[in-house]
Amino acid sequence: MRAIRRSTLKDVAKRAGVSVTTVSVVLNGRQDGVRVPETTRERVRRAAGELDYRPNQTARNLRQSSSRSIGFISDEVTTTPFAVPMLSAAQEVATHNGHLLFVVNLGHVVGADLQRDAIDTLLAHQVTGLVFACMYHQEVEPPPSLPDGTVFVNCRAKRGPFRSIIPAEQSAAAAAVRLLLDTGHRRIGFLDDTLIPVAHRLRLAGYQDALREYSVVPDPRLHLCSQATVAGGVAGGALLDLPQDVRPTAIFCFNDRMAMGLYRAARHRGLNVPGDLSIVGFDDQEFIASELDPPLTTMRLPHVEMGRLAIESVLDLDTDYAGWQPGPAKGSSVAMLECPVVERESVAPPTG
Amino acid sequence: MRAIRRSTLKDVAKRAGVSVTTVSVVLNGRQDGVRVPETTRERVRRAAGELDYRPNQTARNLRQSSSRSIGFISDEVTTTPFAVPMLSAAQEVATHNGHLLFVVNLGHVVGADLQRDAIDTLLAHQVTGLVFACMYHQEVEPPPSLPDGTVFVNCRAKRGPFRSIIPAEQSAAAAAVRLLLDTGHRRIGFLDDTLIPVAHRLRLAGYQDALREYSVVPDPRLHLCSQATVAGGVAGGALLDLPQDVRPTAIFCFNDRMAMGLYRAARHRGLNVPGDLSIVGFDDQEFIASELDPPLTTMRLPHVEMGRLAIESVLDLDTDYAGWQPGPAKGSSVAMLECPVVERESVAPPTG
DNA sequence: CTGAAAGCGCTTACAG
DNA sequence: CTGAAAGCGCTTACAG
Repeated sequence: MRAIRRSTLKDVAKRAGVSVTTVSVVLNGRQDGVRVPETTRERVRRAAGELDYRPNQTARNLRQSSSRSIGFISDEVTTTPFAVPMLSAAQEVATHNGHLLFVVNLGHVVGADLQRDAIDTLLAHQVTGLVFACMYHQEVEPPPSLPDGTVFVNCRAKRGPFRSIIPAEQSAAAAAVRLLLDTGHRRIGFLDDTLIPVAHRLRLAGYQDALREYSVVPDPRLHLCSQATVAGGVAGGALLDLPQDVRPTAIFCFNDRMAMGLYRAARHRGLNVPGDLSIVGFDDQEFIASELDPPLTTMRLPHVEMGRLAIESVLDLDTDYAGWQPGPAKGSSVAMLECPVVERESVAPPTG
Repeated sequence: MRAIRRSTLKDVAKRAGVSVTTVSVVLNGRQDGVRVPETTRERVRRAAGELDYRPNQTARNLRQSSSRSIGFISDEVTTTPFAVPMLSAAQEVATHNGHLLFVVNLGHVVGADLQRDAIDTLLAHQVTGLVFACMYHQEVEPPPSLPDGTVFVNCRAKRGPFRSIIPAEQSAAAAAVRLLLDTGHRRIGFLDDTLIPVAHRLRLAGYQDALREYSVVPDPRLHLCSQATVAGGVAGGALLDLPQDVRPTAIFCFNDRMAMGLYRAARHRGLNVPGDLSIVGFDDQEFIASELDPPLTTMRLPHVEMGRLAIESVLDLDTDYAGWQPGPAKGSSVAMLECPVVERESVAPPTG
């Protein structure tokens, strides 16, 4: 498109009657020795203004071999609404620190060579660093061409000296179930998913932790595996068909979409939420959790915090964050971010 | 992060025993005259492979004064799940054509100077072009520093020689209402929103077009303005409290979230969808439209198509697209993309 | 067929 | 206090 010739440092230098060195020093505000007197500075600034000078970032990149940009690679996170806040938080922090974000969605890119191409392209652009984000919490095999400083978000690299930022799933699940226990429930179901192995394992462990803490013996009949979808939640209605003395008075759902389905299943059975059945979800999914009737109590995934910390880590700005722990892989480290509970109206004490 | 010294053209040249010119020509596959013989080419390629050579895009950018990147600016589109498919389609087309996408979310950036900063930064990176995307269809005042070739998506620039890509709202609304008319409905309500002026005006016009086409006189009592939220949809239940002979047998909703609320309002009144009330939405919002009970018939916003065409336009690859029409502003042009109807199960013939 | 050289627009030792 | 010069890693006329 356009082919406007922008003015360069040289143009400004000529107009101000100084050398390009001086212009560069002034415009970049370098203070190593207060060398240039204010009168000269002023002259340079005026010339730059008159010529509407904008530095050519590309030239600067080449010279400094860095580009003030960060590559944000995702499996398909940018395809899903879930993690949108993560991306925008990342971008905000980047901008705030003078960096731009290249967003690359690997999507269903199959083939290691294509993945490698994408990474190579980013590297060819001299990015300061790379973020690798996943849609849902999982363990990933890091593509071989990934540089060491890469930060993984919402996933953990199976090997390599990488940093990973993940949600504290297990403690969040425990907190969810504890909320139910504190409200007086003892027969608490877990409507689970198994297709998302890491989250499944961790949330189940948290569920069991909380029960154990309250000396409640887990009843296997109350642990139902279904799919993490609305339809899967409707199918979870099977828990409500259990005999009266076994039937759960509260159900912790693997995610909000299942909770949405479970609402429907309860309604079909003439059960009132939370009067007859308390429900807690997971995700705090936008447009769902807050919009259900009644609004759903759920655990919020810390997408914003993860996106922010990821960029801060890449830029080595995370010095005030104390949560890094050594990870299983040699040289790796992990940050687990809390998932706060969002209390709404789907939990009440059990009746009778 | 990392400080690996990557090998350069010079390294490859030395290893292959040729000049950097030759290496550059071979590696870029320039064919202007089949100059370099295959044996030399092979030698160069081998050397490059052995040294794991990757071109430095930054140097190339400087030399060619273009950067094989595109700036994707949005008001807050990347903050909302609505238009995620737009972003990922844009990125896919860009990648496919050797370009990277810089994503910048203006968010609630107030102040023209900050907007200007964002645009300047992108321009400083020598982007090939700019896309300006909006969350919802509107008319925008283009920031003054925007270059002429900028493409507006899901919005229209109020002035300037820009290209804009927008959904064909009016004809889509007409199609939605026509669907209801064809099913036999005559008392068709429009649950409208007024906070989104452009879409409001266009969808209302489409609603009226369709009625007129079928010689149905619009009844002002059936046009209710509310908010484009679930709560606004619940409030739309007022339409259902109209006297029996006035009450609509079908309602066209401004968006899917309102439809979600209207489902709830209908249920509270013991009305069955679609048995007692047919409903058509707008947006085909993920996780909502398809997940309602019954699944919602709605108009799909062409986010994918808009994102794709935007990048193609910036790269002048849209030569096979014949839909550009002159726009109101001098030198501007507009592409209106169709919104296909997604038929699901919320429409049935009126009873009685 | 191949290479020497200029130059893209900056930054940064270094010299004066 | 200020400037001349080198150089970042490429591409591309141009010459041989």
